[in-house]
Amino acid sequence: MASRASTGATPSMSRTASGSPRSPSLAISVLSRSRKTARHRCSRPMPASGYHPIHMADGPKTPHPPAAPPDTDSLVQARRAKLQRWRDEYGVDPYGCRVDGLVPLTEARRRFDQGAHDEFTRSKEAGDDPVIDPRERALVQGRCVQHRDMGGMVFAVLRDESGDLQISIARVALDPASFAIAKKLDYGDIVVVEGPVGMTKKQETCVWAERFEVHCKSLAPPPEKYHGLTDPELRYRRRYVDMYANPGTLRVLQMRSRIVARIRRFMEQWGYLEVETPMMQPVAGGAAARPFMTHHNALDLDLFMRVAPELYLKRLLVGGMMRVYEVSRNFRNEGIDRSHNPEFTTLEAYEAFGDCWSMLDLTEAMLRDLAMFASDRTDARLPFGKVEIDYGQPFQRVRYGDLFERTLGFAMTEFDRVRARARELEVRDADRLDDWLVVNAVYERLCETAIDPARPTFVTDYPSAISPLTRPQRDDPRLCERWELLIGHMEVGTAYTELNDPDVQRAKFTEQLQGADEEDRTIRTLDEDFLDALAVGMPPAGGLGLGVDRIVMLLTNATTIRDVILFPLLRPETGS
RNA sequence: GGUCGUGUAGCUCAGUCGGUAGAGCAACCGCCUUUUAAGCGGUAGGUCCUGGGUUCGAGUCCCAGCGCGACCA
Repeated sequence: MASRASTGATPSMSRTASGSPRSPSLAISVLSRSRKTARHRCSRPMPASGYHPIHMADGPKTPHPPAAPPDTDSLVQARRAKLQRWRDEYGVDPYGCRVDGLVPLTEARRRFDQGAHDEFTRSKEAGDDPVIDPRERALVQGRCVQHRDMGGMVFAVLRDESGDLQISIARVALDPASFAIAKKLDYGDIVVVEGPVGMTKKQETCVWAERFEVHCKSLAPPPEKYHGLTDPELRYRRRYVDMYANPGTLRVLQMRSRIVARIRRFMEQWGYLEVETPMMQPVAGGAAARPFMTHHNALDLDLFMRVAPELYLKRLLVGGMMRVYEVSRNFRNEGIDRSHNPEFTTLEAYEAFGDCWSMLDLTEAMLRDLAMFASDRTDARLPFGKVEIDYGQPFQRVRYGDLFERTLGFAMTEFDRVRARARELEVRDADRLDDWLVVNAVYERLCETAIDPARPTFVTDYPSAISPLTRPQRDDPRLCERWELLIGHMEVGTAYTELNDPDVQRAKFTEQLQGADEEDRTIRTLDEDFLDALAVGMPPAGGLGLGVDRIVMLLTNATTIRDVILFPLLRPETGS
């Protein structure tokens, strides 16, 4: 194994990262380099083992990485051959290292100055010696997404998190090795470039490369240069490729992160405390959904992945917290479609001494804030599919019963007519279901789609019979204090005035369990600890649940939930 | 769960009536100092999703299955 001293003594130490012995500023011993030099050179302090990744051309051989399995794919073989050639002929390490002082490509583009460019051009054409170059410089990195070799000049487009920028590489501006590598650059390679920010004769802003280094050789065959990936399955399966090949993908995923950060800021401003409650629960509660099961070996204990954080958040109200929220990853062992992924994110919030109406105000204010944030404009109008949704106007409110009557033409309490309509709609078990369940089956089939997708709408005053965990209204116990928010034909959120009478809660839980079928009974048990907590005493409260993924869909105009989840669940690939 | 569509080179896609497997991009070799999905010349690249069937002959027609998508439930 090469020691630090012996490595440092080899002649190759004066080579640069790009393998050039001609660049004078690089003839600096690794052992004596200054901080300032280190910033721009591939010369990170060596680990004690003395392995230095750059100097591989001659001298004691540093260990090569273990041989990769043989490739059957000629495209990969071609890239591997190129990689080997760069190592052997130019002595470069195409897997780079730390680089300080990088600026985003958009920042480099911003540094272009027409006056400086003109002055430089004049000076050059006048043959000044030395040529006056007042242009600003930039040190950038990016993945190569276009590459045009014109012979003595190479143009490439780099892409980073911020955007795209062309780099222009002239033979005369670089050492021969770096230029040779630049000519052979592949789509997908990651490079570092430094030089003045200028413009080409074709009026394209660019960095004129005076330093050019490959910091990561991409071995994988790239997607089609112009179309990128289009097969939906491939786009999700190879998300990291789609992210650079289709800029819109990265933009949406960045936006998701910013939206969640904005939600946290908003909640904090409204006086809410963020908490983290168990994701693995002995009893799966808080929602009627099939949970995933897992097992703790040391305790020999079956556990459920949470379907909702509700029962833990309420315990915190019992304990004395007044306003809590959680950005909660939930897991439901159910189907997958355009708006359902097995794991998904909700915002759940509980406010002591609030009710569903205080949560309504919070929700409307939050969505308006998020829409303003997500929109470049100031009017909080955002496109979603075929419609444009205006979050700036007061959200529509409609009572469940009114919406039913308006859509069906008769009152939901005319149960015989409702049941007849259910039969026409071929609702399963239409003859055996409880009156209110039939009402809700018809409601879900016809009423939700009747709501204008372009107008955010709160549906309020749900029937108590289909809302077992919600406080009934005092003047009409058949209805309860609950709403659902629908936007773009999606259920975005729901809120309740929570039950806090422990005896009523126990009765409702028990009733719910009795209604459960065989399979449900094996996963659901009474959460005695939660009922104990209610017996200690929970203040009256409003509770809220919002679908974060769906909100991100709305704000980024994404048509499927998979577009806003970084790594949506996919069936593992079969075969080889 | 149902209906319809779809699956061909690494990627994006053609493939007629059932008769030798095609193009562009990417790759490899060559040329080019101002390109914008660069261009030009040459080379190479295939389990036509899988399995059965019909046929002298199947990418193509039939059946079943799998994946993906859209609509419906």
